[in-house]
Amino acid sequence: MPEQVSTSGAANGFAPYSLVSISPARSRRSDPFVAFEQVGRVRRFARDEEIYGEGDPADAWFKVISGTVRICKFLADGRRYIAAFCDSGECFGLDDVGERVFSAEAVGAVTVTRYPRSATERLIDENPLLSRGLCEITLHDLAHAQIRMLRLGRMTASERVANFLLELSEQQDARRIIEVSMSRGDIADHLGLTIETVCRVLSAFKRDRLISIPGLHQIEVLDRAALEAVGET
Amino acid sequence: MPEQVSTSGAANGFAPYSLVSISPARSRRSDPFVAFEQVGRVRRFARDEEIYGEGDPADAWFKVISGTVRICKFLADGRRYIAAFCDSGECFGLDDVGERVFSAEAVGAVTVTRYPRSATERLIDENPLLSRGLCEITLHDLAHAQIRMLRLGRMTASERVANFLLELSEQQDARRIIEVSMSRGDIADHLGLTIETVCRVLSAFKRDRLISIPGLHQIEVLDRAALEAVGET
DNA sequence: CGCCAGTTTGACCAAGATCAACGCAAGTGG
DNA sequence: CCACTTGCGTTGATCTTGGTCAAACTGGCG
Repeated sequence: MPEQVSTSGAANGFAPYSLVSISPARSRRSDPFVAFEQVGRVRRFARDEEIYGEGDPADAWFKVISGTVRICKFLADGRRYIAAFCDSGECFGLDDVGERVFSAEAVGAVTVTRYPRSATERLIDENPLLSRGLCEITLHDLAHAQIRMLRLGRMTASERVANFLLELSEQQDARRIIEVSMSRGDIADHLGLTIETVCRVLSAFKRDRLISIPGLHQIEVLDRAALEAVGET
Repeated sequence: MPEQVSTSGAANGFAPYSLVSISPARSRRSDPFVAFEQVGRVRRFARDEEIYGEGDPADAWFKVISGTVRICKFLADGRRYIAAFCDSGECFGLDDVGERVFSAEAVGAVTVTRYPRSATERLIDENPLLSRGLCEITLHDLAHAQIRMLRLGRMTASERVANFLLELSEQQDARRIIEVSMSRGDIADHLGLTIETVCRVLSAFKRDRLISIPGLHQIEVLDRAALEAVGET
């Protein structure tokens, strides 16, 4: 997604969110947010390690420095849903107050910065502009969540996968070759499908020359128009 | 007795006014949100009337006074997804930047207050506290969107319907008889099901004595524990 | 009373899930 | 250095849930 970061008013109704230019996902920023860096501490996690779990106290938020984090929730019988993948530059854990509703896990090796809630609130009290920035992040998350609900609620398997690939592609600056850091199982649990269906759809896209799969974790977009025809909202 | 439960988030608008007491009786002088009331204008809409449409400029946000609003999006072939229902007390239309991504329609006759963006921005500049309150509301909304994604992505038809009924019930103060203002078709498009499936599930619940259906738009919860066993996350 | 939109029910169908092999590349240890 | 394991990923056969199509029912409302 291009930097559609509304500089002036968030037409959304609130200027506040637009004062800080944070592109939703992978944002490099240099604004008032640097204030937070003073209170952040770097943490590293190994593949599949839990960063926080459901029920933990929500006493901090995080920004991904490198790697990918998955935000997920388990049902009692083991079914898993992955609400989001956070790549470097993205923030997570800002939601939920009190205790965690979802958990956060490292997809591969991950480095994050951890910002304690108490220090964050102190900074915000000193500089209300920061609150607007955090708000903007949340708004973008909400916008993404809405598109994902549409995807889950009303799209077929092929449409979901195509739409997901396009989302990944945009996040990665529309490069031809998409880096897919997560496993097929992760993708399935994010799209509300099974591993097998994700595989079959990818194979079908490959057969139809929409994509090629040079490596297990790379996907090359061969025919973007066709992919959009399938997966565009 | 806090009559304003409004826990459900419109995935789209900032539905819940959790931080704000809207009810006149309890509205506190210190509540910064009352500032908005000065700039709001009341609008009425008839059943199925469009409040705003996809692509419209997002130059205002709304609060529902009475009735129910649905926030929805259409795919090219007519499939519809309803991201949220907003009941009285809830807000919507805050989330779009620039132009509307979803549209808002009146489920039945609806009265709303419309708050222009420009005036809202001015108020926030004068009182940064407003921004912080809105941030919390947004977070609350995001939390609801995440639960809905889980519902769409990993729950069966029965689980979705049960979970939805429980959500409605909580919104309405856990009264035994739930007022269901929207049609079966609206419910289906919200839960990612068909009208027929929604009907069948409701009939099954009725047959199994989990609920009774005294009127087309009322559902009585007969066995809450059983309903929770089916639909609780 | 009869129409009409919304709802309910039934019979059948298909998208995607489940179950089961099989492939394949990256370790691991003898 | 090569068998053996292990963890993903892919593919195929079959089954199930929920969708589709069709018809009957219901409750408002003129």
